[in-house]
Amino acid sequence: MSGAKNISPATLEAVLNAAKTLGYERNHLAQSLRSGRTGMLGLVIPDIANPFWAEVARGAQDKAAQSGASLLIFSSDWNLEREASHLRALRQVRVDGAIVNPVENRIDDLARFGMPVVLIGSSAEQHPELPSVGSDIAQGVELGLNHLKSLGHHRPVFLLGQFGRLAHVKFQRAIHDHFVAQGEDPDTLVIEQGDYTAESGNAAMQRILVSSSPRPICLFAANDLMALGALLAVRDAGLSCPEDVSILGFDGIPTGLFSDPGLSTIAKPARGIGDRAMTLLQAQLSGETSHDRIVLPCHLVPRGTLQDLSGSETSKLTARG
Amino acid sequence: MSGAKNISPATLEAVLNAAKTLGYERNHLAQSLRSGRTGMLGLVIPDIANPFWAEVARGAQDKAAQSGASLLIFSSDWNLEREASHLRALRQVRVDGAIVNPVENRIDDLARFGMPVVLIGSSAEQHPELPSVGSDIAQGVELGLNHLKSLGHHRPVFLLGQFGRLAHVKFQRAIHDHFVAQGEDPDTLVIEQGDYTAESGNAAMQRILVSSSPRPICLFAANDLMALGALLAVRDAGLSCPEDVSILGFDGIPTGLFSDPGLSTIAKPARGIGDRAMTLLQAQLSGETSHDRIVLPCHLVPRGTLQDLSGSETSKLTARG
DNA sequence: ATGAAAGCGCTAACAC
DNA sequence: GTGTTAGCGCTTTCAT
Repeated sequence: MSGAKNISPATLEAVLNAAKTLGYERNHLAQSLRSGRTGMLGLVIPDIANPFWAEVARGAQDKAAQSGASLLIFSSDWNLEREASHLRALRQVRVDGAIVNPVENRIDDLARFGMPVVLIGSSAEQHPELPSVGSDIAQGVELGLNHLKSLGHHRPVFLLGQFGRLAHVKFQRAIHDHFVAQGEDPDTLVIEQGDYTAESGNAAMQRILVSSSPRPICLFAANDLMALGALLAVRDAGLSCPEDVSILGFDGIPTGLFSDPGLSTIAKPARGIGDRAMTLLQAQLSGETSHDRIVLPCHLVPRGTLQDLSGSETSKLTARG
Repeated sequence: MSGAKNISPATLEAVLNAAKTLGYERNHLAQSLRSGRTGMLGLVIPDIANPFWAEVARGAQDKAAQSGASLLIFSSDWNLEREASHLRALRQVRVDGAIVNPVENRIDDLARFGMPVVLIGSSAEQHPELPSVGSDIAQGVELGLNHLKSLGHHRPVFLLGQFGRLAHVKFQRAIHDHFVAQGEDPDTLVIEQGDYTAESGNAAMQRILVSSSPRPICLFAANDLMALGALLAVRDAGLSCPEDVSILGFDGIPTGLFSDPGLSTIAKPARGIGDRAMTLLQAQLSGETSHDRIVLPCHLVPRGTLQDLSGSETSKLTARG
């Protein structure tokens, strides 16, 4: 009787002692079968080997461990079929709930998922009825744009990801809004397209270098990997950063610390996202009905890839975060 | 009756149809309770947010998913207590087996772990009775040393990790053996100590630069993070790599691609380790008794941190892997 | 070839 | 307060 009711302390102790001496261990399985709760939670992300998602996983993991819950982690590889298969697996082992970063924007299956879910990432916006945790892309973009402006970069070239992704839409909308607010025409901006890989960033920078973009060039990439790829392209072209081209990334992956110069970037609170999502999920499991939709702020990590064109001493860059 | 025995095909089909129309789903929990098999596997590694271990996890994850098994991943943070707690959690949820990278060399608890286990990493050597998968440190070190020699670096400075770790012992022994085989005195080698972090690599390189090491300096680090930290220190000292100092890392993390120059390194087959370990575990679960002890070879990833002192054109470095 | 029954280890509800 | 009982959904065994 390891619950909690009205038992005499003496009996309790006796039972506990007996249990200890006998090496008794409660069978979690039977307990789960009876109670309908397994104490297991699921996490479905694109790729556990991707530094950003690994951080998110770590945040969720730590939070789960705090309350003795176990976490099942699955990588969907941005593949809808694989995601569905993982979701099926989660339901099969009867996890109590799950955190998922949906591959596509339409998540019909998720709606009828039949268990508590909290969404992470941009797609959350599509499902107002589900609790979610994401980073504030709009605020991050605004932060980056203002920082660039303070350094004298007024019209950076943008390097965005795939059109399909909601993150792309959000990023573009934030850019649009910023320039409209500035009284400038957003349709005259130069926007390059990549696919979030370093290779695509590299290719994009090569295109930019041969194009007639006004110098000095400044690139604002939608993620760090593309920014890093672009940095490599600058170097391979025999140019130098930040003298010839300035680069600002987005994500805040640790790798940015080791490039030369260190990658200036807008960091998303990766671990915080995992942590908060887990908190929300656990709240939901304990019966709270608050459909929170948390949006965490991004912050600036100034390193060395941005040249200061403003001439003012006050806005000098910190060398390496 | 979704097992397999001697049932009339007609009945089977009838039942299957009924199940489908009724939307019946077998309860995995009850099945597990009855059969004693949960179809869940565990993985305990130091840190899922560490790129190397994330790769290992990914390898294991993919293999597990292939056979419909779910993987519980835990991060021990090189903390014995946390490891024990995670092991307890794994037993609690009745995983069928686990892959673990033990924090310490003595794994008394593991021996009596009471479930199929396969070890990964250096500590495996301590437990000949357990199946294991690791990378061939000795071969990797030999490979690195021979490559360095072919470039004209005959006595590199070594940067090793903590003394306690078995990986340290293995690395040092490999170095020792190499120089003894060369007829040189291994005791005259310069060996610096770090703790596998970039910061410790940075500090070590600073010490080396002020010391009276014979120039040109060549560093062989026991992991990539320390190598990368050292590279940063070289740059901060106003020196350049590989002209003033050559650096060779060990691990093969993707981050090494983005440093400038790209980090030359000895790569461990991270994903392969996870994959093979999972294969071994599953073999064990299906009743095979072979106590395999797999050792995977490392390979050279030449990038730009090594200067060619040999003067021969044949051994020119590939620019960036 | 099929149906009935027992029981995996636990918890919730009820009677003592 | 404490002991008893009935299942959670499945699989295995035994009788039909």
